[in-house]
Amino acid sequence: MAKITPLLNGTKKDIILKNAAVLFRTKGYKATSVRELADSLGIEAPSLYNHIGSKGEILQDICFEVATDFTLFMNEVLASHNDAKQKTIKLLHHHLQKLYIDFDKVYVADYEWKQLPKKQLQSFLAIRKQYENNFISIIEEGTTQNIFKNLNTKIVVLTLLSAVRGLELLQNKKNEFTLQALQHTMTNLLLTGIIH
Amino acid sequence: MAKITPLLNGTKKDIILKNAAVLFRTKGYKATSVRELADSLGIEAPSLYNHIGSKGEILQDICFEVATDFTLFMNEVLASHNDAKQKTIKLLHHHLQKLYIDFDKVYVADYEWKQLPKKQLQSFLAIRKQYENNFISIIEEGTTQNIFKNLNTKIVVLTLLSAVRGLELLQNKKNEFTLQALQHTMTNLLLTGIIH
DNA sequence: CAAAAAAACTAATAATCGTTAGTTTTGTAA
DNA sequence: TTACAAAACTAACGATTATTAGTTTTTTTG
Repeated sequence: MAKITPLLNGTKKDIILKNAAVLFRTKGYKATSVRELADSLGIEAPSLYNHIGSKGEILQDICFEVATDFTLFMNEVLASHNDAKQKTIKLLHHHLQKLYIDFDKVYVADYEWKQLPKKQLQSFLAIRKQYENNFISIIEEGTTQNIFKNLNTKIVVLTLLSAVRGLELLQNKKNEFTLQALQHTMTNLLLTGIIH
Repeated sequence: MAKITPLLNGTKKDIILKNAAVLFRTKGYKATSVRELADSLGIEAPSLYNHIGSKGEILQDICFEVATDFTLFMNEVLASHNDAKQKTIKLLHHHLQKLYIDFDKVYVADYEWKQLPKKQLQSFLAIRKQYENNFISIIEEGTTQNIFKNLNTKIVVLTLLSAVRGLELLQNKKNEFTLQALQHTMTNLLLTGIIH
């Protein structure tokens, strides 16, 4: 019946990934059937396979698209001439920006990666680990330079990441908070705490 | 063949819930089959139904056990005569303690509740919402009394909860950090930040 | 030890899953 | 307008799912 009509500047696969991200986030990857995804696109399930190789490939595309973006940004930050505090702020802001703009995909990459096909799972986790290690090195740098308190750096990084990753707040309250308000409040909180 | 042998002070259902929590956390609820769960218990799948009503009931039990615990503790805190800062610390410590002691169940309650049967999903979310609102009122109290900075309280609470909920760190590093170290570092970070 | 209850088993169910094969329709370019 | 390619369709596949029915074994109780 209907046909997939790409948005401006978007290929057909982009729409599929977008719709899939919404479903995978709200229902979970395993709980989302290929038929449901096809429904959301206005086509029958088998028609999807003119555009994709498998259901797993969709998840793979989403996860690695997000991971690549974060890795690229991390490399930019590492190469910059900012101090540890500025680097940390940049990273936190980037996290929130991506989450704000592309909530579904980022959320899926953060919480549905477990369902990746085995082979890609390893490689995804390696990228993620690398990102965390880079973040840790930045915090260590800041600690050495006495910019940051002398806290356990691993716990610090995983707390920061935990805070910006799990923001389910963005599900339905996006119109309640601007990105700037979110960035300001959260960075303020994580860098200097909530106590006066 | 084998039979479910309860641990000391544990009913058979307790073991089922415990094993289910491990599987649900590592693989996800939907990706965990009843056969797998039965396997982990050393019995056949249909035998499980001598102890449970359905697969969904297991998830329900886990989620509401956790939710009830958190609600009870919240009520204790609300009834106490501590100031907003002390209340906040108590809540954060409790979150980390529960996560540390019962990681699988708490994680499942935090991230697999989407898969709850429709009816219970509503009621679970209501409990969760109530918890968040209580937390918000505590932060507001602290802000009014000028103990806390004047930040957006909703963002603050959801950042705090996000930070303590998403601690995937506890998956494999539990032997690396004591509960006390975790509580100390994270409370310090969230209350007073990472900057010197 | 015998009876009753609890909990295991085997076999089988309908439903749903992702996916393939083969065909028809639609869109595009010569 | 005709030919080719892209993308839709219907029908069906084997695999897996949670669950039930009915039976046998194990444990508990009197």
